[in-house]
Amino acid sequence: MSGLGKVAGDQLAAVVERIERIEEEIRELAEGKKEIYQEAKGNGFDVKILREVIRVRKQDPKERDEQESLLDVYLQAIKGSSKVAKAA
Amino acid sequence: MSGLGKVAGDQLAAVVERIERIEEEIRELAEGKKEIYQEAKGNGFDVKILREVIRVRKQDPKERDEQESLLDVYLQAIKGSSKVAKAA
Amino acid sequence: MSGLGKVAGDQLAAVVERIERIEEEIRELAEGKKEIYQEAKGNGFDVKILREVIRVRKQDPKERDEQESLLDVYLQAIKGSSKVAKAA
Amino acid sequence: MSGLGKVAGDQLAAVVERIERIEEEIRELAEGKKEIYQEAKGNGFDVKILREVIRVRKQDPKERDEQESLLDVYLQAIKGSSKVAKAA
DNA sequence: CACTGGAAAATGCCGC
DNA sequence: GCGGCATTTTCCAGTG
Repeated sequence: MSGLGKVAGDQLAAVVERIERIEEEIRELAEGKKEIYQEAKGNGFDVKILREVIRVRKQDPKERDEQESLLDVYLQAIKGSSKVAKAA
Repeated sequence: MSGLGKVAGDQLAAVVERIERIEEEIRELAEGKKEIYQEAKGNGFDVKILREVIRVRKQDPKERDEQESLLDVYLQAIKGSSKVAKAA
Repeated sequence: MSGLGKVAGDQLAAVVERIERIEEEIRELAEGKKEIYQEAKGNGFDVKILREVIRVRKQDPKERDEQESLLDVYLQAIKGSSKVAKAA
Repeated sequence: MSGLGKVAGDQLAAVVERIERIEEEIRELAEGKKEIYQEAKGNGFDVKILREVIRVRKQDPKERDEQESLLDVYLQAIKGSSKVAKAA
């Protein structure tokens, strides 16, 4: 070992260890999540839609509505562009 | 019949619940991780570099195995192509 | 240089080069795309929704409707689960 | 007035068009890339390893800069923490 | 408060 | 046709 103070080195090692430990736990949970999806798939559910269900439930309904509305506005705007001016 | 049957519906609800539970746990762990970084920062460590340390350590094992000199990889890539190469 | 036949080696080099060239071009185009999004943002458009517009237009309407329907079915099924049996 | 005005609508349409155009080009290039791999495969190269070659070459420059020995990184990570370390 | 960079999710592709 | 792998895309937190 060359230039680290012992205390600082120990501190660094501890920090790194704690973080890697947590990341490992996260990895395991993510693994479990994947398994649940696979299991659901095996039971006939559509995984893609299932993910969307989770996503939708995550954002509150209000926000959700706003986004959908804006999406509609955009889609409409494109349809109407350079065709009809369409009474605003 | 429209929609899912009662049983399937319950099954679906269970799946969703389990996934959301896991995601909550992951969120908590991620939160903990952030705190560790902040704490380390408070102790004078450079968070950015700290992240780099973690990242490098993560890649380290992989690379050692897969990069045992670029030449080896090339040699492998060529294996079996000597005959064909002439045909080119 | 040690063990590659000249011809095979040249062939390999050519392949690698061509691929890297293409990947470079892709990178540049992706870069351009990002810029367009930024420009749009500067003009007051909501980038997130804009991305969704692109996504929606990519999938044909029929498929799109099916997915939305299924999503509704799932969401309904969860709402109803372990509450009312609801005439199937 | 509901929705976007005509001008904004046209602007939006233009943006969408440009993006879709670029994505199309990217698709074509990606297609070409795939073909090169297939062609190489036909010439006796192992595609999987070929991909690895590309990947390794991509990471190579990065690593050389960022991993000029883990020790350097650690040393940097510690910079300025010697005082604090005592306090721990 | 925009920007960059990094984590997480989603999609697509390949081999079995 | 499915599962795993790799790539791409999306999202979010930190930083200036």
